[in-house]
Amino acid sequence: MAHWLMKSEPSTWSWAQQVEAGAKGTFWNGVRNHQAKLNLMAMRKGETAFFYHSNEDRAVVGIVEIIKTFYPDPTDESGKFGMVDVRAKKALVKPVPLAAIKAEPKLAKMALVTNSRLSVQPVTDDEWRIVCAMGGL
DNA sequence: GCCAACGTTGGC
DNA sequence: GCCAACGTTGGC
Repeated sequence: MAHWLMKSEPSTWSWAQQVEAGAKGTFWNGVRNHQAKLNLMAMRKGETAFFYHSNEDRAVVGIVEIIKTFYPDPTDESGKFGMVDVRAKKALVKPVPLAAIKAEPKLAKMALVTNSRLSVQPVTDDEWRIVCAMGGL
């Protein structure tokens, strides 16, 4: 199963809010980038993604599970973009800051490092394991 | 708050 | 179809 990383500004949508949304989860809307869209479309039910806080926090804080695959985003007037539904699965024991990811040579190829502006990114199995371990899981 | 990197738009 | 100008994202 593939792994992913999804970015959100805590001031817009935080991990705490995601946890509060509970088991029924929420939609992940607002993606307006084609590469991010392709990643959303490739997601399958039951796959997991890191929840990353951009800007204020700059850290991976938790893991969400995809509970509904790609469907149209009603807030997108162009009709081109879409979204998936996710629910909080597990919090990291301790958040993994961007600085720690950049300091780890094995993670030098993460999209988070090489393509920092992409808001929905694939994560390799190796990267997934390493970041989980760094987060205390 | 600044600015680099990137994506998108629009004139030609 | 190219490319300059502009807007946005996100790290610092």
